[in-house]
Amino acid sequence: MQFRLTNTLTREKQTFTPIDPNNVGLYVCGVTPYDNSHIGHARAYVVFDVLYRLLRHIYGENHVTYVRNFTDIADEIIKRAAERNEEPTALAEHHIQSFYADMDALNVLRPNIEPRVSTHIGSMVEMTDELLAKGYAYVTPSGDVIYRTQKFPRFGQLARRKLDEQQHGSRVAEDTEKESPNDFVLWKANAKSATKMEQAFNPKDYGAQHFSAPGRPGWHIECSAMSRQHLGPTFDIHGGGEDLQFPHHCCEIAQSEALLPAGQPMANYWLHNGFITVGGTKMSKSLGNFTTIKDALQKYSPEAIRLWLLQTHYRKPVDYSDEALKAAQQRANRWQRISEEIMPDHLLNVPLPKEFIEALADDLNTSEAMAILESWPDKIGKVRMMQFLGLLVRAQSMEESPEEIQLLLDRKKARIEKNFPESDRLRDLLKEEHGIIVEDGPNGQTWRRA
RNA sequence: GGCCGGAUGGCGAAGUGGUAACGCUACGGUCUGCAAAACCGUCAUGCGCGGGUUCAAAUCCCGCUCCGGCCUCCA
Repeated sequence: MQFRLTNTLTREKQTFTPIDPNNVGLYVCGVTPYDNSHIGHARAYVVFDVLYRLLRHIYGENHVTYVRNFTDIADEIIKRAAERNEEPTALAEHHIQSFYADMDALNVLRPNIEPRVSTHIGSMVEMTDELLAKGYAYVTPSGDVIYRTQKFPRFGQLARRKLDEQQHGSRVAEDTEKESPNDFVLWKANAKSATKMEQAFNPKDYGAQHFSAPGRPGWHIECSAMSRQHLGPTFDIHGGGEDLQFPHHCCEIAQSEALLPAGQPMANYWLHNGFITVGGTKMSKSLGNFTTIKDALQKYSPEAIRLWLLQTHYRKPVDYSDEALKAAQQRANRWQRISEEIMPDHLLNVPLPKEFIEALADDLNTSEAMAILESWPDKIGKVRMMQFLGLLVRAQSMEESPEEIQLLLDRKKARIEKNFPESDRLRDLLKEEHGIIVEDGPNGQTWRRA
């Protein structure tokens, strides 16, 4: 079987060959936990969840290491914590738990390792120090450590940027302490920062030789340091949203590859997912046009949201609209009914159809995979595929209340007595007031939650 | 200004040379007290526009139009 992925480095679909099939490494940039996650985040993590499931299927459950970080030290967190008169660590922790709740609801598997910036300061200080020692960084008068992009000619290559053609400073004031406008911060000295942290980290405590100003790590260094620590200097796949291509991933490459022998890459394959848009415009916090995962889950089932996200190829934009979600909900409901006919333990030894895996192995063609599922002849096979895609959430069917049970009994009785006006009234009542859909089949009355 | 990407039926969406998957909606039918569900069937002579290559193009080439993204933090 061919396993191919579109590599942003080459912009081509390439055959995936792991460095070590017994230990495939996947690193995906995680969230900055300062607010509830929106469905744009959901897309990224659902997409990479499917990739993770596929890698585990191909190479074995214990032969994939999936690392996804939490940027729990960041300006946004410090700023918001100050606004709310809260401890930054408490704010971050709160939102990490919120993120977990969302991911669990969407049936996103937990990565193997979820490193946090706050527990990896040492790795970052160490890497910053190495970059200074090799002349890839410099210390400014105010104590910042800045990456010297001119020393790394390939800077921006992943995003195909020609640096002299960028519009520097067009949207943000330039930092006069930088040697070049492209240079970026590795270590942010507390003294200078607009958002001060009460307890800054002291580089000396972590053995820094070449810089000393207390402060905190810059944004980009975390992924370089944490991926190196957990996956090694060169690993298989690095993923994230397409907005991270530049500058974030370009900076990561500059940092990591400056410390590697010439020609040795940080990661062999770079994958980027497309955005969620709203009326064609990118969903983002700053535009305020976002819908949180929690809000979406109020209106649609987790299966419907996952199905909606996966019906489009991961690199294309997906527009969020109630119409689209409603359509996905309809399809998800139908699938749900099929899955309810199959006992979970009947799926244990059901193989996944070859063509289904082949579709997914063709650059994660989830649309094609879903079409195969749709036209598959037997239900067990269908449900097995749903399970693979993470679409068997099986929301715990809520227990009926005594009142509801009585209404259902009354309705059943009325219908047996052919008191149709009354049975129809109770059917409507159950639907409108209790969200219970009553249906009459060959075996009598059945019901389900809407 | 530079770079990147997108445009397929009413809606969503797959499809990188061989004559348009799949889903939602709609419509017709079976079933039903009526519904719902389920099942069967119907729905793009056409893939943003104009040229070109080819026996053959949604798919390749050239030129446009429109929309979006990145160059600030962003999944």
